[in-house]
Amino acid sequence: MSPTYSNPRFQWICPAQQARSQQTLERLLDSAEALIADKGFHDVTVADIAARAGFSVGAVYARFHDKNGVLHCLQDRFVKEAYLTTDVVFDPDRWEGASITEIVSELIVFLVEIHRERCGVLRELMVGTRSEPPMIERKEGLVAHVSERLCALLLPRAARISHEDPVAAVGFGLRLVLGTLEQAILFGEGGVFGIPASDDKLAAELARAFLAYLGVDERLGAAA
Amino acid sequence: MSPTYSNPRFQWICPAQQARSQQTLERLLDSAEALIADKGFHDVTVADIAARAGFSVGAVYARFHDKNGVLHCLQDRFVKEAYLTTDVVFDPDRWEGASITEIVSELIVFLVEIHRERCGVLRELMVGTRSEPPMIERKEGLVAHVSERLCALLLPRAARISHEDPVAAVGFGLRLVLGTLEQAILFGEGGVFGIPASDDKLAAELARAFLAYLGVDERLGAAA
DNA sequence: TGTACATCAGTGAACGCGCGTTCACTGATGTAC
DNA sequence: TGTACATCAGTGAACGCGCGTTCACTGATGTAC
Repeated sequence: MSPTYSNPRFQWICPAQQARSQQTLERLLDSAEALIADKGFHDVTVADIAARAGFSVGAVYARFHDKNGVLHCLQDRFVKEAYLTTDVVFDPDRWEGASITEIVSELIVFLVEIHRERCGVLRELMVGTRSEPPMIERKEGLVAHVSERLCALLLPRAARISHEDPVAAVGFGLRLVLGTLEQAILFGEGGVFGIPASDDKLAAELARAFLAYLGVDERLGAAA
Repeated sequence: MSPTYSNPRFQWICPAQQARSQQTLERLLDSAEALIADKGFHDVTVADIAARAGFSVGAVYARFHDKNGVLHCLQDRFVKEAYLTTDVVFDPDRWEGASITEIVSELIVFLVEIHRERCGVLRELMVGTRSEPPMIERKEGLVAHVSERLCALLLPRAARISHEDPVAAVGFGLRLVLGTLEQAILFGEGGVFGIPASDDKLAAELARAFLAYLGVDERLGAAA
C-alpha cells in the first residue's frame, strides 16, 4: 500500500501492490547500487541492473519510471538510512558528560568511515545530484538535519566556543569537513596531495580544523 | 611545430602544422569550454562544439583524437593558465611586509572569485577527472604547486604558526578551502546549507578556518 | 613571375552501434460465489 | 473445495533514435625550379 520508497511529491516509482514486487524493488536497488558504485551511473545499462538482480529489463520499468528514477530512488533510500543513523548517533543520552572535543572527534571518525565504505554511491549521487533540484533539496535537508542535531549536542557546551555565531559556525564547519571528505575520498582514489594517508590521521586533522574554527580550546596548551 | 596544447606523453591532439590550424584549435576549445560549462560534457555533442566555433564535425576530429580528447585539452589549457597565474600571484615581491593573515585572506578571496567565474568548467573538469588518471595527475600537480608556493610565502613567517608540521598543515588547509569551495560553488547553485550567502563572508570564514587550523593568532585577542 | 606538385585544413553526408524504452504476451496471485 | 475471472508481476524480442566517428572529396597554403 505505501511502499518504502514512494514519495507522494514526486513520481519516480510506480507503487508496488504486492509484497513480492516490494522485494523486487529492493533487489533492483541493491543491484543498481553495486553496479553504479563500481562503474558509475552512465556506464551502467538498464539491462545490467536487471540482469544482476536476476530479472529482465521490463521488471525495471515496472518499478521505476525510467533510468533516472533508479538514481532518485537510490538517493531516497540512502537519505532515509542517513536520517535514521543520524538520530541514533546523535542521541543525547549517548553523550552524557562528553566534551565537545570528544563528540566532534568521534563524529568525524564516523563520517570518514561512512565516506570510505560507501564511496562509490556517494560519488555518483553527488555527480547525479547536480542539476536535479529535488535531489539537491533532499541532500541539503539531510545536511541541515545533521547540523541541527550536532548543534543540539554542542551548544549546551558552548561556553568553550569563541566563535560569535556558534550555530552558523557548526554549519560551516560541517561543510568544511564534508567538502574535504568528498574531495579526498570520493574523487581521489589512492593518494591526494595534502590529505594524510591514513584515515585515522585524516579524521584527527579534520577534527582539529573543526575545533580550531569554532574556537574550542579545551585541549592543548598550545594556544599561547 | 610545437603547438600550445600538445603533450608528448599523451596523444590527445593531432599536432597542428600551420598557424591557421592552431587558431582553429583555440576556437574549438573556446567553443567547447562555453558549451560544456553551460550544459555539461555529456550533454554537449561534437556537432555542437564544431557548429558554435563555425566549423563542421570533421574539423574537430582533425584536431582531437576523439570527444574525450577535447576535455583533456581543456584541462591542459586550464591548468597551464593556472600555473602562470599562481606564479604571478605568489610572487614574493608582491607580499613584502605582509602578514600571514593578509596573505591568506587575499589569496582566498582570489580563489573564491576564480571558482565563481569559472564555475562551469571547473565542475565538469572535476567530474570528468574521476577515473582519468592523467587528468588526476595534472590536477594534483597543480594543487601541489600552489601549496608549495604558498608555503614559500608563509613559512618565513612561521614563528606565528603553532601547528607542529606547518608544511603539511598548509597543504591540508588548502584542501579544506578547495573542498569547501567545490561543494559550495560548483555543486550548489543558489544557496547551500551552512555556506554564507555572500562571497565576501564566505572568503572571510574560509580564511578564519585556515588560520585557526594553522594556529595563527596574530589577529583577535580572543584565544584566551 | 609563373607553373606544377605535394601537403594540409576543413566539409558534410553516411554509417553503425549502443542503449533506453515499449508492448504484446505468459505466468502468478488474489477475489467472488 | 472448486471454478471463473480480474489484476498484478515479470518476460524479452523488437524498435528507434541520438550521437560519435569515418572517409571520399574540395579548397587553401606552401614549396621547387
